[in-house]
Amino acid sequence: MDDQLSRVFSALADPTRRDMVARLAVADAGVNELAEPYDVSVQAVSKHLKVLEDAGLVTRTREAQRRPVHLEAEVFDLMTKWIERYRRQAEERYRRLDDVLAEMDTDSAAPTEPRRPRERGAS
Amino acid sequence: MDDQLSRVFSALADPTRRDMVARLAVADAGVNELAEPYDVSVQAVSKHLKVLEDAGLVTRTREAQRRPVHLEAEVFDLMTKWIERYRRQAEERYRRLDDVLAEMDTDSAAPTEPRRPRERGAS
DNA sequence: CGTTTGTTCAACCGCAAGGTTGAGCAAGGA
DNA sequence: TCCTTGCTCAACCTTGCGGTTGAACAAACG
Repeated sequence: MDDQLSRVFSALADPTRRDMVARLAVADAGVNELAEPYDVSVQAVSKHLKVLEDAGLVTRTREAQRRPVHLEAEVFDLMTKWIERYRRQAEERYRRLDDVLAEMDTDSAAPTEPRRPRERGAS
Repeated sequence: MDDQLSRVFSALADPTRRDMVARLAVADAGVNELAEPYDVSVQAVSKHLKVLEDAGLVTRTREAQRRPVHLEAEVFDLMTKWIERYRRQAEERYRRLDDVLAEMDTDSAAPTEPRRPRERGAS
């Protein structure tokens, strides 16, 4: 497909796949086992797993005739890094805007109606 | 579409949209302005913005005839929370597995060939 | 060996995503 | 008022995704 970041985001855009990841975070599982709670065919689940695997979120090993699926947590860092980068950048802008507005406030009476309803605490 | 988490992940699965977010983290921008670096029509960019808006990643206000686009950093937290939850859970499993293996190691000679090739340092 | 169990491959279908072009609308500027 | 600028809406096309069913493969078990 595209770059890995795209593949990872795309893989997690599906609720079923996110649920699979959630369950794989608890314990490794086979395909049938994984498919059980969903109302779709085993083949569909196998496809979902392929998507997760291509994204690097999951690996499949062989153990007898089963194919246990294992979650790889490392890829998460890729996303986290991307997200944090721009979140921080955007918040930095907010902070600077605050400074500018504060300065304008001390300089003279508000010239253009500041309008900043949205608060952002480090939640 | 689906739930917000799906919309957000889906929105960021596109490289062009991620690049837009990256640029909007630096400064708000109009649609034409945003469209300039990409080799697609302005309408396509407008569509991309709609996707980002529906995901809650972006808001559009009106300022004269322009339509400045503004990045909303808050939605990032939604993703970060989801990611961190399962990443931590998976790492917790690793940690416990280490304990189990260590115990098995002290108890007696390895009974079932441990086999743990993958290292995981806090990279 | 043949059968059962677990999983994948292949072909197909319906639908949504991302792209295009052409028209329309909102707001300033001549 | 007419024109230009900035953007969105509408119709269309092509591609990819998630689902299906049917067949095939791999490994244990009788």
